[in-house]
Amino acid sequence: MTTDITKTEYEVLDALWEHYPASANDIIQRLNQNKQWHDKTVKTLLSRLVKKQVIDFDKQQRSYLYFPLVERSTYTQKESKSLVSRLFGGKVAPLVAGFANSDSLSKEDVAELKSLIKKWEQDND
Amino acid sequence: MTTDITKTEYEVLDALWEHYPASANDIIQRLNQNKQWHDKTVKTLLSRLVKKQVIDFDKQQRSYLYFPLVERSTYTQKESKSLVSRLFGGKVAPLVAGFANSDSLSKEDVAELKSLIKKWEQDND
DNA sequence: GCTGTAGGATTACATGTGTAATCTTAGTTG
DNA sequence: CAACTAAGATTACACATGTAATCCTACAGC
Repeated sequence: MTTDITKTEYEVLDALWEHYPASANDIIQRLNQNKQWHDKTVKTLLSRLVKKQVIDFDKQQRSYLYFPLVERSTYTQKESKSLVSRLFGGKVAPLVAGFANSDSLSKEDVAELKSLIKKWEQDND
Repeated sequence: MTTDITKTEYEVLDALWEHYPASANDIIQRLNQNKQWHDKTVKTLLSRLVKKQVIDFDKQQRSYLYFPLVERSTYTQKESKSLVSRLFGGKVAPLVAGFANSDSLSKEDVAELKSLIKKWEQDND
């Protein structure tokens, strides 16, 4: 039963991945750079992530030190595949084509793509 | 106010894009190939898509003929960019790298990527 | 013409989500 | 040591979502 992470929950998780373990207040501070969430809101989201077994914590005196149970790369890969599967029948090239067709490919993107293709070809011959 | 399309709504929209205009029953039949949704459920989803102004219909005698108001390519590009923006800071290459690192790049994907990169380079020099 | 039916409209209802406020309690402070 | 406070736990509450069931009504058939 994969309970999905919502977009707001993801923001919190993102802040935790940035550096952990971290206290609720650490996370709240990091998020306040960009968002305008009430601290109670952030704590609710932390609790929900714990309940969903996406993060956990060690009890540190009165407060908790949170840490992720899921690696960022694992999560992003799962989400990417899910979207590519739903929207593009599982093939990633059409997604990239959409970027190319809407002028959303940067020079760096292209350089990086060429480099990883080269590596892929070396590994798969 | 961009009301998001949910995953179930997307399934219905996807069936409509397949061929339109289409009656509710057409859609229900197409979906029944794969899903096991009650026809009332599909009709609810059609109504919600209409309310969200994602599709519309022409009255045809007693029933309606639905058609999309949004092109598939427009939608998939928006969704792709949204995910790439949230998860990868807007750069598409890291998403592709994730596929490469999890053996999810097919030979066709690579061929297609090379081809569209070549085209991109011709257009952007 | 009256009745059944097929379509859409309306209503339902449990659970999820965004966004907090209130409650409880173990330390901190005067 | 009594009162305050800060942390997490619990509760709140409107709106969204998944998943239908019921209501209403215009035609199709007798």
